[in-house]
Amino acid sequence: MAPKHPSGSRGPATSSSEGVTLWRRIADDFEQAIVTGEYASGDRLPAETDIAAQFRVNRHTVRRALAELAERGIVKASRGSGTFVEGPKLAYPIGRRTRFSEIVGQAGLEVGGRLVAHETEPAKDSVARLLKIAVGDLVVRLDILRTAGRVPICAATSWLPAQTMADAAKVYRATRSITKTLAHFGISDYQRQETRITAALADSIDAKRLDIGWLQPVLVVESVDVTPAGQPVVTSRARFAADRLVLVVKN
Amino acid sequence: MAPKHPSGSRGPATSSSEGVTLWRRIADDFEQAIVTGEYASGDRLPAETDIAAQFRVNRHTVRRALAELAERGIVKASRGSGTFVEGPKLAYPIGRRTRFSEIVGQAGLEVGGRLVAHETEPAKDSVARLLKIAVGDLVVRLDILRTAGRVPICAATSWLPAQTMADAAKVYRATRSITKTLAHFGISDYQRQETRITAALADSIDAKRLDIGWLQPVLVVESVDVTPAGQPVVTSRARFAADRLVLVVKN
DNA sequence: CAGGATTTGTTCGTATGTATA
DNA sequence: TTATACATACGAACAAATCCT
Repeated sequence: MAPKHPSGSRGPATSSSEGVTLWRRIADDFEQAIVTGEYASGDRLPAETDIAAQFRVNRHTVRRALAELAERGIVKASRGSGTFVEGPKLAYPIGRRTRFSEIVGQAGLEVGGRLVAHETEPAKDSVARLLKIAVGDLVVRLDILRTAGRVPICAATSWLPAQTMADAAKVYRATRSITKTLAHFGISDYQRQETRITAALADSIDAKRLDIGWLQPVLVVESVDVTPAGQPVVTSRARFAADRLVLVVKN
Repeated sequence: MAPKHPSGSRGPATSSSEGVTLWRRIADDFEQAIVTGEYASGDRLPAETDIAAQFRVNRHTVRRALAELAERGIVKASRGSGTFVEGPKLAYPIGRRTRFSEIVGQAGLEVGGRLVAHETEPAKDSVARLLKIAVGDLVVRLDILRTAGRVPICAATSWLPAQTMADAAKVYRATRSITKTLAHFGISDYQRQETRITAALADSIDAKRLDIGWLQPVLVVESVDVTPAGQPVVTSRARFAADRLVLVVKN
């Protein structure tokens, strides 16, 4: 019943902060409280009605403030249960040598990769162009669900040229690693040529696989990996649960 | 009434494509038709019921196929009017010298930047850490709406240290450029130190400013720019309309 | 402006085949 | 083998947005 934060530590008209909208003041207030540790990861914030009473504002104003924090990934509202402080996101560096297993492994998490589907199919226009093969040449498509410490992070679709790696699916299922699969076919090193990033809403299948809400945003990362000699070896289209990680581009 | 594509060019059981699900065959079929130019940018696809009749499948199966194309940004459905072929996205390279005006200008589009709000405020924890100043030190916050050829691309919030750039808002309003604003304060060159990318759903304010639907995904790009000497000069949090561009990381 | 036709969005239900445990 | 879960596919009805007369 009693709100968690010390009474009087926050509230209406605490200081001269004119010229700032009410909701922004409330949002800033809670951000400060979260950053300073007053609320820890996973903590539940007071109910919106309680916050509204405390600040003596309409509940809508509180909702506007919480929406701001939610959009920035600081809190997350769950209908029927409350608003909770989000944990820090997994930092996913993007660079010349992007390897899922290394990134997640360095974060001290158990790496998982499950092959949920695979198919040998003729290359469509976009895949053929990226792999520098002819349209219609056979490619192996691997649909992989990657997890970090039991939490699904990314649903990825990878295409490899079937001419040189016909049973890539079998090898991946055994090794559970793209890097090891490529190594099996004699490709001991490769690097990222280009990465294209956009965002979309999760479709029903990805939402279920990633265990996220059905209209949650996903980061769509399209990439091409090449050998040191510049030969394309795999192109991928990965959908990341946007609320679980942040892509980091170092310069 | 007559479907646009030549009768017989697509339909059920056109060839030996066993082992592939119905919806994927339909999706591939339409992707091919779009890639080959049978449907141009902005064209409307036949109604779902018409496609279903043509392929002799249930409407759900068609919807599954179109959902696949929509998730990949190839088409976009609008309730009540139809499903339309999307135009190519603006490629937005991310690198050491990321400048909005240069990127958009090189694409042959007119660059726009409108200061929609500004405030001098004490730095919160996150901003202070990025700018390497003390919490509570004054910073200038600029809310900028950037457009490319009349189309809103990005809603950005930038923070600059007020100690050295107190009237940055006035200067920006005159120059309509962050680069020129920094130059006015003697910073002739700067470069991107780090870029963090995640995705979220647009809040009501950003949705209105970006002229996108209220629950559409936005790419959230947080960045820090520094002088060649390493002194942070501006940190930004930009929300991009994800359906209008793709971020490109070259390696 | 009204109202009907069109079109996509949503939610029930049913059935089948296939991996997985 | 059984049981469970999942993906595919079909059917019917309704809701909601848009377009057109």
